[in-house]
Amino acid sequence: MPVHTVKCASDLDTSVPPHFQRISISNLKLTSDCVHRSVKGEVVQKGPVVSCRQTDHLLKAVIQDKDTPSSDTSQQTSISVIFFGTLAKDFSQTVSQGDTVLLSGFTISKSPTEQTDRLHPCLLEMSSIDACVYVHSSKLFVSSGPAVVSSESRYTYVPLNELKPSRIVNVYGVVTFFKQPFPTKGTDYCSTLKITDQSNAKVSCTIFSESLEDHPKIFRIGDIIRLHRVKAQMFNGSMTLLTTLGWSTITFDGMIDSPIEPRTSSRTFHFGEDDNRAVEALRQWAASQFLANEPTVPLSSVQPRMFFDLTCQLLAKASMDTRCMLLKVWDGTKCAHPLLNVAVAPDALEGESSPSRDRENMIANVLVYDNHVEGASKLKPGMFLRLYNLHAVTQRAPEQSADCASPLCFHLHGGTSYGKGLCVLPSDSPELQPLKRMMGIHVAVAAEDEVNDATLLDVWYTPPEALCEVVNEDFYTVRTCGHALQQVSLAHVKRSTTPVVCHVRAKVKSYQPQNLYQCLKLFCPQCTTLVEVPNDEVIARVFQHALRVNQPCSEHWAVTSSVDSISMHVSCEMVLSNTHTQLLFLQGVALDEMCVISAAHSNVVPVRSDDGRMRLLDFPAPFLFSRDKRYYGCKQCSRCTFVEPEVSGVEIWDEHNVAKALGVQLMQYALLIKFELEDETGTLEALIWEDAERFFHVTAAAASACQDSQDKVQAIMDRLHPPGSSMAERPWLDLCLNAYTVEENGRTQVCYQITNTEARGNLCTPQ
DNA sequence: GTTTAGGATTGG
Repeated sequence: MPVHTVKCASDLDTSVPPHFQRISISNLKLTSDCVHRSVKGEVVQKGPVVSCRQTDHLLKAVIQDKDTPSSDTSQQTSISVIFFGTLAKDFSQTVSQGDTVLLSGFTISKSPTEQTDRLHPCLLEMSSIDACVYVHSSKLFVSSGPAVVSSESRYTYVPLNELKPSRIVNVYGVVTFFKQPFPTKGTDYCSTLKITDQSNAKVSCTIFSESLEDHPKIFRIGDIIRLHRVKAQMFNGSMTLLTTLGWSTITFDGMIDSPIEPRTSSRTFHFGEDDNRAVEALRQWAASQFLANEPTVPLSSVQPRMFFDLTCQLLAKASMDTRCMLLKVWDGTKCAHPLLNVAVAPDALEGESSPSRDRENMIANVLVYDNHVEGASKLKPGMFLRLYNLHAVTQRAPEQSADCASPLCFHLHGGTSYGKGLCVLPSDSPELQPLKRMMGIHVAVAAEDEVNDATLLDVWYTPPEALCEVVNEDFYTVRTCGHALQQVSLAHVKRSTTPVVCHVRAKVKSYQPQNLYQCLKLFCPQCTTLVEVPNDEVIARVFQHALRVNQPCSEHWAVTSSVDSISMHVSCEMVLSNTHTQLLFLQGVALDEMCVISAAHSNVVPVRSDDGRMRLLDFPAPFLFSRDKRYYGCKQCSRCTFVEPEVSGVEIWDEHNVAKALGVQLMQYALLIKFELEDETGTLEALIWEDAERFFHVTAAAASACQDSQDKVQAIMDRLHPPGSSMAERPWLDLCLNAYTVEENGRTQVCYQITNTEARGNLCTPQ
C-alpha cells in the first residue's frame, strides 16, 4: 500500500531511502526537480474522496511546513496536494487532520486556486506509481471493551503568542475589541476584532465573508471566540489573523457560569469536551484580568455628551431620508434627563410608540446614519437590539424656549470607528433578563393606564377585579409579531373570515392534554404525520424481538467487533479516520443496555441482523440514540432497508446527516397543547403548536430528554392555569391568533393557532 | 501577491 504509517515522528525522516532529499514547502518552485525528493508537512486540511471520471477518485489536502521557522510573510509554508485513485482512498482512511506526512513521488504543477485560497503558487500531484505517503498519526487510540472510540479533539489550538507568519491555525481568544460586519470596497463584509488569551498576546483579526450570517456573532467585549483555519500574518509589526478558504468561527458568552452555547449559523460544527474546557478556562482568566463584560449602560444612567452601548427593544422606526433612520427604543428604565421626541407622521412610523411611556421619559429617539441605515432597515419592531457607541446629544426641539433643559437625542454616527454599529440580540439571550423584567413591570402599569383611557374603552373592557391582577401580576405573555392590529374579542375572531390573524386578550379555561408528557409529539415534515412518542415498553419490545432473532452479520462496508452477543459495527471508511468515529452501529442489546452505552456516545444506531444482513430496528424504535436524546424516523417516508450508509464527506455526525446516510426521514419533536380560551364574549379552542417552542422557551427535543425543560413547561402551564384556581385568579394573556381552515375527511373546519407569543415573567408558582 | 481592511468619533 502506498500509504505507510510510522509509530514515531522521528521515523518519518528515515522512512524514505537515504538518497532522497527533502525540500521545504516554501522553497518549492514550478521548476523544482521532483526526482528523489520528499516534502514534509502537517495535514491542516483534508477533503473528502471525490469521484471523477478520468481518474476514478481524488482527494485534496493542504499540508503545512511546521519545521521551517518563518518570519517572512512572503514565504508560503502551506501547499495543496491532490491524491489520485486508490491513493486518495488510502489517504482518506489512514490520515487525519493534524497528522504529519512525508510525501515522495509527486509532481509539481501550477495551483489553479492560488488566487482564491491564498496558498502556495504550486500544487503537488500524487498520481504516479512511485507516489508514496508516510504518515505519523497525531492520534491516541483509546480502547475500552468492544467500543473502539477515540473522543479526543481533532483540533489543536495555538496560543496567541506562538503564532508564526503564514501558518494556518486554529485559535481561541477573548474579544477585547470588535466591529459589527461592515461592507468593504470589495465583494465581502468585513469584521474587525482584537482578541487575547492567557498568553496575554493581543492579536487583530480580519474576517471576510460575503454572507453576514457567517460572521462571528459577537455581542460584547469579553465574548469568547473560536476561529478555525485562519492565517497568521505580520502587519505593521503586529501579528494578525486573516480568514482563509474553509475558515469557520463560533462565539460564546464570556460570563462565568452562563451556559456554554455556541453561537453560529453553521449546522455542522465540531464541539466537544475540550471546547467546554477551553471556554471555561478563558472565562476564568478573562475575569481575573477584568476583561469580563460589563453590563451596558441603561437609559436611566445616560448623561449628555457620553458615548455608550445601549441594549434595548425596538418599538417603532421611520425613515427620515436615504441617509438617516429614526429608531424609537426603550429598555424599561426612565432617563434622568428629558428625552427628545422626534415627531413623524403616524403613517410613516412602523410599529407603535405608546404616549404614556413617552411621557415618562422611557422612549429614546435614536437617529441612525449612513452605513448603519442598511442594517437598521432590516429591523422589525419588537426586536431586541444592541446599539454600539451611541452618542448622547442635547438637542433643542424647535418649539422649546431657551431656558428649558435641552432634551437628549441619540445619534449613531456614520462610520465604524470605535465599533459604531448595531446588532440584533436573540430574544432568548440571558443578558436580556434584567431588561425584560423592567419592561414587564411597565407593561403591566401601562395596561392600567390604557384601560383608564376613554378612547381605548371601546376596544377592550377589562373587568375591575382583573386590573389589580394586571398590576401585581409578574407573569404575562407578549406578542412578538409586530402586526399593527387592534385587539378584538373572541366572538369577533369567530365571526371573521379565514385565513386571518387576530390579536386577542383571553384567559385559559382549560387545556389538553392534562399530562404534559403527552403533549410531546413526533412530526414528519415530509408527510406532516403527527404521532405520539412511543413509550419505553413498546420500544423495549422491538429490542427484545431483535434480540430473539439475533444472528451474526457482517457487511463489506463495516468492521465488526463482538463481545458475547453484542456486536459493534463501524464503517471501514470511518474506522481509522478520527473525524468519523462518532457513528456506531450496535447489535444485540436490550433497550436498557442501549441507554447505558449511548449515554457516553453521540451517535449510536441500534441494528439487528436479517439473514446475515444488517437492518435497522423496526418502527417505532428510535433509529438513533444520541446521549440522552432519541431520534425517530417516519414509517411512511423512510426507505425500508438501507444497504450501506453513505458516510463520505460528513465531518460531524448529527441526527440530520445520520438520518440522511441511513435513508431515514427524521421526525421532529413537537409540543402540542390545546387551550380553551375565554373572554367576556365567549370561548374558543386554540392550539399551540408551531410556535410552542417560542412560547415555552424550550425546544421540544430538549423537553423529550431533559427534566429541567419539562419542568419549565409545567411551570408556565401552572401560571396560565394554576391548579384549583378560579377564572378570576388566572392571568389575562395577550395572544396572536391565526385562524385558518383545514380539510379533514371531506369537511372543512376552522382551526385557531396561537403564534408569535411568548410567556414571560416570574415562573414561580404563587403560594 | 493577496479584493476587501489593517480600531482610534465628536455630525446630520
